[in-house]
Amino acid sequence: MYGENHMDRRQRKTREAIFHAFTELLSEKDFNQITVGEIIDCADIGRATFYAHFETKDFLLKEYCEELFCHIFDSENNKHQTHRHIFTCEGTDSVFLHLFQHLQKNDNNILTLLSSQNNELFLKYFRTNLEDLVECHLDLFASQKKQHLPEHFWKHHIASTFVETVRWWINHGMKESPELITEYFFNVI
Amino acid sequence: MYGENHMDRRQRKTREAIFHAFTELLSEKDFNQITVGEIIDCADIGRATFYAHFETKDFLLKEYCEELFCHIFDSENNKHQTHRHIFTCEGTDSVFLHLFQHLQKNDNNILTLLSSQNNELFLKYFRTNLEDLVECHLDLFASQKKQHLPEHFWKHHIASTFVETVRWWINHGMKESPELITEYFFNVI
DNA sequence: TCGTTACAGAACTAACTGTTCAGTAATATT
DNA sequence: AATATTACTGAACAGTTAGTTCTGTAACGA
Repeated sequence: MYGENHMDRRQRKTREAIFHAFTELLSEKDFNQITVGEIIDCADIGRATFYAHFETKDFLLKEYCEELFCHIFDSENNKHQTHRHIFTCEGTDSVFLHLFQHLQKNDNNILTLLSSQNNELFLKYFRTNLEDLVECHLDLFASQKKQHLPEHFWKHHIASTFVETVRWWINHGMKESPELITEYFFNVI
Repeated sequence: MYGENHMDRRQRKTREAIFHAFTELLSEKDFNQITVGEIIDCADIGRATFYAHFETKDFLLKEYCEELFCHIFDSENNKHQTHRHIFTCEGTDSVFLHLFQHLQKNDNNILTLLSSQNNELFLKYFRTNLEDLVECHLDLFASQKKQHLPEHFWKHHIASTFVETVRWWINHGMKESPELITEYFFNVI
């Protein structure tokens, strides 16, 4: 999307400082309760600088989500076979197990955003990306699919169930192993 | 909960004016974009009056939700047998069909709150009330329930699936009949 | 009729958002 | 190495909103 690679080093540093501060604040409180002033203080940058990077706080969240899910779901990563990402459309039936394992590690602070309060926009991105993933693995669920169910409804249901399974998992302390959660997930599908 | 019956008539009128204005504004825009000033103008009351009734805008939403779901789910209504509410725990297996029918009529502006954007707190209330309802009808799903699934996970899954089914329904124009949606719902459970 | 309670409406503080601008430092270009 | 460009600082600024306070007035209950 936005090639933050061919950016001025200063820009990159500022952008990362903002993202880092934002992540930190999101782990403490709800998005709506975070002020631009706090982000600025936490990132230690000037006010005008923030607004040079992001039009508003909402745009920050938007780009934040885009970058996050780009890392996790984007099949572009397939180009380098050695670094091929585990969540791309390659058709192993443990894709979801891998997702649960990945989530447990909280590599990208996704848990923070998924738990408790947050966050409509984030959830929307998560769901959308999941629906794309499901699209690639529709064959996995073909056997379970009942008669007369619209394809889109089915897709939406699987993605929703995944999201809600993760939310249940988080809100109960993530005591279960990824394997067990995967079993739960496939049990209710 | 709050007996708005033994209230001063003035208080009742003001409270209803606020709720009415709030409903109207929620149908136009997202909760976060509604200002107290707008509510005051729309309800045609004084600023101080609003704050005499609700501590903040968030408390307004909270009480709004409580009142709404009290109407829909509260089994207290059972007292008067003639006016017994259709959504109480009486164990007919079309409870969910009735819910879908009720929703289609949008009696309580629930659709507004469920669609698109809105509204974490509202969804939380909706889900919680649904889980209680499911609790009363666990027998309905006993046959579908797979081995080794924690009760709470199962309940959460059914409630989530219901919410997401409704959301899918709304976001696709509610073209399907309540009967068909009920069929979809039971198909994926 | 009288004491109580709620409302109107205006004025006020405090906080936040988003903009502007002049000065300065880092970067790219030649 | 000199120069032009670009980004950041920091402060000042206007506009909006939240929530409070107060005085006078009208509606209510007994």
